[in-house]
Amino acid sequence: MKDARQIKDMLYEQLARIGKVFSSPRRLELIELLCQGAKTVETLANEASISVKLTSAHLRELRVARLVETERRGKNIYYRLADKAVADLWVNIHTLAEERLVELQMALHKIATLPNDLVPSDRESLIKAARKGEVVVLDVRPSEEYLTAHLPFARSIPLEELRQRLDELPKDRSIVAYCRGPYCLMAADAVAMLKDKGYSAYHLRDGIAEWAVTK
Amino acid sequence: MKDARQIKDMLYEQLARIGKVFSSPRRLELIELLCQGAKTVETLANEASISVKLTSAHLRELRVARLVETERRGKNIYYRLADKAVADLWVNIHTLAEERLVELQMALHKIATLPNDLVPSDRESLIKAARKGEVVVLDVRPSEEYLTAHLPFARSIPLEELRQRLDELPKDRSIVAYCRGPYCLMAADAVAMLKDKGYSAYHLRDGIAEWAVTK
DNA sequence: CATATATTCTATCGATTAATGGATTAATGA
DNA sequence: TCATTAATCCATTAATCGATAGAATATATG
Repeated sequence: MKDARQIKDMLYEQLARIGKVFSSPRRLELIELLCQGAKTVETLANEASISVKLTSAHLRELRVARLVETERRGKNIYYRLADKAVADLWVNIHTLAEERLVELQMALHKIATLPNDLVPSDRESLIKAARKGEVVVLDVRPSEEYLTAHLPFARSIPLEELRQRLDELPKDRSIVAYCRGPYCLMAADAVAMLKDKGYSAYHLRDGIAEWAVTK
Repeated sequence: MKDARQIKDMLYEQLARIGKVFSSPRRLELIELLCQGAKTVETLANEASISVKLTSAHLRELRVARLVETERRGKNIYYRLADKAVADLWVNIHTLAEERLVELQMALHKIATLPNDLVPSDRESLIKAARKGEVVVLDVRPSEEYLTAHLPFARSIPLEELRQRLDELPKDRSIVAYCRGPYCLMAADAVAMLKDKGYSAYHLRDGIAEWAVTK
C-alpha cells in the first residue's frame, strides 16, 4: 500500500481547506456578520469597513469551501451561512481563543469597562428576569438583524436610534444590552451612553450565535 | 472613537491565530495524533512520516498559540493538548468538512470499502452489545494510546501484532475495529485482514476524540 | 568532562496569500 | 438600446508561510 500516504495527505488537505477559511481576520469578521443573517456584498463591505472588491474576494473563499450559499434577489446577491454548524464552529473558535490566548483576554478587558457578571449571567435566570419585567433585554443591532433572530424577550432599538428613543426605556429597571457578539462594540457603546444618561445598564457579551450553541 | 477599528482588528487578528493553526494539513495530522495522548517529538515525526525538524517547527506554532503544553521527562519532551476544547475543535472541523466538502466525502468513500452502518452505529447499542459479548470492540492503535484512553469494553491488539494474535479473536462474533479516527487507516487495514481470514469484521470510523464529544 | 541524543533556532528558497486597481459580466431601469 | 448598479474576474505587488539544511542548545550517560 504505497498510496496510503497519498490518500492520507489528500484527506488532511481537504480538512485544512476549512481551517484556512478561519485563518484570516477579515473572513472571521465576515462570518460573524453572516451569523446575524443573510446580507448583500455591499452591506457586508460597509459593516466590515472594507472595499467591496476585497469583500467579494473573501466571500469567494467562503463559497469554494461551501461554507456559504448565495441567492440573487433583484440587483443584489445575498450571502448566508450554508449550515448552522458554521456558526457553531465560529463560536467554538472564539471561545477557545478567549480561553487560551492571554493577549485576547487583555484586549477584551479594554472593551469591557465593567465586569460582565453584575447581571444574571446564566441564560435561564436572565430569561426569567426578562419575563417578569425585572430587566429589559435590549438588542442594539440594525433592525433587519433583530428581525432575523433575537434573544427571547429582547426589545429592538438600533444603536443609531438609541439617542432619540431613550424615553422608551425605564430608569427604574436594569437594562441588559447585547449586539452581535463579544467582538462587536455596539452594545458597549450603548451601555456607555445609557450609563451617562443615568440608566443602570449592563453589557451582555454573548450574541445570538453564542446563545444558539447548545452546551 | 477613532481607534475602535484598531481594537476590532486586533481582536480578529488574535482569533485568526487559532484558525491559522488549523489551516495546515500537517498540523491537523499532529493534532489528531495528540488527541491520542502525550507523545514525544520523535514519535510524532515517525507517526506523521515527516522530519523531526519540521515536526518541531509545527509544534512550535501550536505552542505559541497555547494549544499544546510540553513537559520534559528524561531525555524527551512530551507534547500534549493544552485543553480538551482543542480536541473538540478538531472534531468540529472535520465533521463540518465531511458535511460540506464533496471532495472529502469522495475521498472517504475510497477508504470505506464497505458501508459503516452494518454494525450498531449509535454509541449506546454498541456498548450494550459489547457488554453482552455479542460483538468484540477492537482497538488496533499502539498499546500506549490504548492505555491513555480507549472505548468502553474495547480490547487492545495493535495492528502490528494482529497477524500473530488472530487466535485471540472469536470467529462466531462480529468484530468492530477502530483506530485514531476517520482519517487513520489502521482500522481499515485490520478489517481487510480479518475479513480475508474469515472473520466478520466491521470498521467503526470514530476514534476516541469523536467519542468524547458530548453531543 | 566528553560524547551521544533529543530538540530547537536561524537562514534561505519557493509557493501561497492578502490586498489593490483596472477591466468585465450580469441584471435593472430609463 | 444604453446607462447604471452590483458584483466578479484578472493581473500585480508585498507579505507570509511551509519546507529544508546547517548550526546551536540542553539534557543524559559513560
